[in-house]
Amino acid sequence: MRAKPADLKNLNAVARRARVSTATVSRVLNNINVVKNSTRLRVLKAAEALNYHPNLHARSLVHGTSRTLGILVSNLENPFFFDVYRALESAARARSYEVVVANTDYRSEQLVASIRLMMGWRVAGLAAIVSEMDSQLMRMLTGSRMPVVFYDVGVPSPNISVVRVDYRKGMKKIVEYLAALGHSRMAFVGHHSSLGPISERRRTFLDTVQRCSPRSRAQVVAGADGLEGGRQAARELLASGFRPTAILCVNDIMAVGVLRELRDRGIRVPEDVSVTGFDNIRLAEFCSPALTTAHIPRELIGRTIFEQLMAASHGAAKRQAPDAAARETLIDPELVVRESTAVAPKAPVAG
Amino acid sequence: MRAKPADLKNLNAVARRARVSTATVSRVLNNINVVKNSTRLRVLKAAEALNYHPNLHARSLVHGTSRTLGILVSNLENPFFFDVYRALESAARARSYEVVVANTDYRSEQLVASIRLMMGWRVAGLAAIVSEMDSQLMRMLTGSRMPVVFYDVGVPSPNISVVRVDYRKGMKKIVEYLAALGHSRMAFVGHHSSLGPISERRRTFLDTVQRCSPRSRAQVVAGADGLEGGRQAARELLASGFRPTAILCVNDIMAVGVLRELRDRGIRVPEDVSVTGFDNIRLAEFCSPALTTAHIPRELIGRTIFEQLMAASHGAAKRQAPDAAARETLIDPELVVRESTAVAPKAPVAG
DNA sequence: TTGAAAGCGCTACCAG
DNA sequence: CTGGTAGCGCTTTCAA
Repeated sequence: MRAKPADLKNLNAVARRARVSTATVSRVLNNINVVKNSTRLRVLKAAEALNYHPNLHARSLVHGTSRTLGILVSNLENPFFFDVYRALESAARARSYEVVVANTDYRSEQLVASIRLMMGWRVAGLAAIVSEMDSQLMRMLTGSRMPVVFYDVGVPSPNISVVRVDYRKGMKKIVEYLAALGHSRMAFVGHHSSLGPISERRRTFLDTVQRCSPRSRAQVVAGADGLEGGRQAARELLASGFRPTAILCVNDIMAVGVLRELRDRGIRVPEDVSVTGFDNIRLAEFCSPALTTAHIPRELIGRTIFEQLMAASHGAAKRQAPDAAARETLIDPELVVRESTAVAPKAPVAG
Repeated sequence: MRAKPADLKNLNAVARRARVSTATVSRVLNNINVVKNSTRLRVLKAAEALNYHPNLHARSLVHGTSRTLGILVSNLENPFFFDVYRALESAARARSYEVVVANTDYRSEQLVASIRLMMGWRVAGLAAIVSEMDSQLMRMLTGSRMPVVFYDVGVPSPNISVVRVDYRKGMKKIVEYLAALGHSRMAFVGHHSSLGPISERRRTFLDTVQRCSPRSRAQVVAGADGLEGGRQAARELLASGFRPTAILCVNDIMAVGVLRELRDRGIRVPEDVSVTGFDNIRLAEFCSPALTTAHIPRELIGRTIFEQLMAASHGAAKRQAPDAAARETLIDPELVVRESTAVAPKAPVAG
């Protein structure tokens, strides 16, 4: 005899107490409107009295799928990811889908493990808002025929859509803005240089600096994604001897870390050095000085991902052409100028 | 015929392809070491070839419970809650439990709905790291016999443990510290005044001010939990005409919002007014000025919650005395002095 | 309007 | 070492 950790009643118990069949109980609980009102009331009372909670596993087993969406994010602690998750969740909830989230910590094994788990849960769809990737993953996902939307990584395929932000364009706006302000020694603070989307931003930075102001000097440095990582990166940068007049960060959270280190060293922002972020998270407006950054519409991204997921499901259900839902959406970042940037200083800054 | 959104294979398909019974496939997949090696390999190859993913619902249905813990938090966006969640998750993962999180937005209907859902999933235990409560909830939970740990709210019962932070003590440390600095006009910035733990902090603030410096004036104001809420509360406070020399915030995130509004108005911190937070989240160290706050050990709380959950499960399994695991743990906050507090100014401050 | 019963995919027991 | 098979709790025909 197996130990049941919690002794929750089942349909049968309710049925017996209400003196009906399990079929009828099921009908009442699912609002199938054919049940006589007196019966329905009796069932409801019995369920209540027994503190009955339907076993969702049994339900999903019958249906072959659950009305649940799986969400994967690289770093939930970064408000950018969190905001996308929130938008996606509320869109899903509005259509009565549940969601389960998993944090991958930018680790592709973790991504794969979480996706496996969610496939095991037979989720109705998967949203991977991650920067990491795994070579076998696409094969596995394509084979599963499950609706999937990637943000930032992956390539479209019959059941896989992709939503991207045009980082190139965003980065270009920032670099051009800074170049116009007279900056000619710029540094880029990134993280996880091996990940596709991140290294793309780095490369784009280098390219754009090259094109916009060919005589500028550029330097790149990286830390972990987060406040502490930004601070570390700033330390490393300053230790390298390079004296930038502008520091461009891969995202806002790292920029706030950079700000902190600069303040510690008495380097004024933006008088001595300009700092920019990326994403335009809420904190960008609340830190001191407020960050100049590139706005990415997380709300829109979340909604878009949800819609693509729905489109894919319907496509599959209606047996449309296999690639009916396979799409690639491109989103445009917008420059937001605040207090952390200014005209480049004339003389080099003390370290 | 029902539409299967994704066509994932089942045990039977694998069994046929490997020319064995489903029982054997099951044994291989579960590492029951009685299977001949050649057979095992054949099964593994078949599973791989078919892109097989076991249906976890079926598995849980058989077991009657899933190796999953449910976590409920009031506001995942607040790093305090997030950190507790992370600690809990990593403790759980280390013992190979999965976790599912749900955000309640401080709304008790949402709390109840999420708990219902998780009970439906037959989670192995529930951790409610929330400030809101529902009168019927305790009854429902007690009746379920499921291991539950509450943080901050609820009362212990056979299957329910509670972990609390001694806010009274923490608040006392802050107020005494400020009183010693000569502050005699203090304000408290809270949120959701109707919630137990929050109103407790408010009341404690009032009491402590009363006792520590009876001639001090005190005022209370509230906003939403978050950066924006803190800023709003500060606006409201200043609009009220009250001119505090110290503003005590219910948590760090709101304190950062307060800092922002003060800076906008040219009110210097800590020269003109001192500001304190609570929780000691990472950001407290990275904002400007860095926050004086009360440290709450989230890591410890997360681990403690997990251990209580495990204790409760074992208690139930071993049929120990019903209340063997029912415990109340009290945790002590520590004052952390940084840059946002100083001696009270002599003259009132301009609004 | 209701009941009986056939599974959903998997595990675990009992035989062999 | 392996196979047959009885459920786990629920939904959904098919009959009544």
